[in-house]
Amino acid sequence: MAEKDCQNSIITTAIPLFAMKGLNGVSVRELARAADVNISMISYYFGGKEGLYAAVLEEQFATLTRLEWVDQMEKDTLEKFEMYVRATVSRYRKNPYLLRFYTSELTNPTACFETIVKPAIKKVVQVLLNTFTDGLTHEKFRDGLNPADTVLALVGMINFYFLLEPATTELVDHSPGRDELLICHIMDIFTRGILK
Amino acid sequence: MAEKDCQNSIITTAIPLFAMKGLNGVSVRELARAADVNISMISYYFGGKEGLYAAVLEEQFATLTRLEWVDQMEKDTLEKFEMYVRATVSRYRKNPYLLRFYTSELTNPTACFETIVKPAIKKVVQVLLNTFTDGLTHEKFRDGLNPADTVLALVGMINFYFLLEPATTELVDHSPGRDELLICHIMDIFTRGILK
DNA sequence: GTCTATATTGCGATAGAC
DNA sequence: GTCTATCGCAATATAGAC
Repeated sequence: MAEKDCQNSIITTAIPLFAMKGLNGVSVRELARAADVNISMISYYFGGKEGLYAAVLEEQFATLTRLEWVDQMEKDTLEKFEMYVRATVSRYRKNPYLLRFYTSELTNPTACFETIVKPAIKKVVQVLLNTFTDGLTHEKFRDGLNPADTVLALVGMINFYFLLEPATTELVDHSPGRDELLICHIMDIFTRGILK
Repeated sequence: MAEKDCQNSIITTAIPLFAMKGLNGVSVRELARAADVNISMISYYFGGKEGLYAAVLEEQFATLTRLEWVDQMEKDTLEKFEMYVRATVSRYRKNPYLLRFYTSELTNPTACFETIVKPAIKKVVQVLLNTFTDGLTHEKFRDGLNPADTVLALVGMINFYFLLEPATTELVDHSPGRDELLICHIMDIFTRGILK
């Protein structure tokens, strides 16, 4: 196997395993077997299991901080928020493992939390806070809104919907076919909740 | 040490360790040392590490399904939702580890997920769904609201606020002194979001 | 760059003394 | 009910052959 292929194959097969079982729930033997690669290759390329985990997280969180919607100057605040929600949904659909790394690091942080995860989350929240306070100066929203509470409410509505999926499949239809409805629903509640 | 004391001491010291590091992140040796108890006591009382973990989860999730607010017949739907939010906040303040077990099991499920965690979450969501559809028949809410999306939005707003704390301490004031404001803020957005 | 074989450590669980 | 000592195993990592 060519070097790049080998490295990529290891990372690709490691993603679902780490995502489902956590860093401590998978062994290097299991990772090597799943990638159909010799066990020593993991140390050779990544310096060990933790190095591989860090490489996986680096790759996963690179997408999170790419916020295409921030600089759309012609869009107003609520349109930007909707773009954030849409981007979040499509990111989770494209990559069903990202949210697991996200919340797993929040609840059982590894060394990567401080270096990769926390900065990424902070950046997203900071950008949303800036977007909201921009909107406040144009007096579109009702008085008394706390920026942090408002932004975290929106973030929570969309993220927790996906997080709860494994526990609520029997109660709630989580199929991608409903995503458009879901987005409109959340934006409806949020918009009515903060407008004058 | 008396038997009950010993068992309780093991469980009590195991809670923060399991919560922070996950089932696979702690060893029985570490648990025994922290509880100042002989290592063999964990097998003796709980049949092993997984048994102890199950006992911890059982204890943690017992509080989650105690929903005092459901049967308050004189309260209307929105008041019940507010009681749910208040109960959630006070639960997380009293027990800072519950949410970690909650989300850790959602992202990296163990054997306890199907037996303890999923039933507990389903029950809460089911009760909230019933409460909401009750409210719908009295036509208090605007048309076109999807019950599941609406309920999960409320659940997400309050839960994700606490989940994000480790990543946003520098951006957002998460002190308990702000809880009352937070609750009102979330209920404000939610209420305006769903009323006619 | 890839393999086998192995060094070393730590794990969970328990037998058996008291 | 509590202890020590230990068994058997799986873990990560790497030395050294090719």
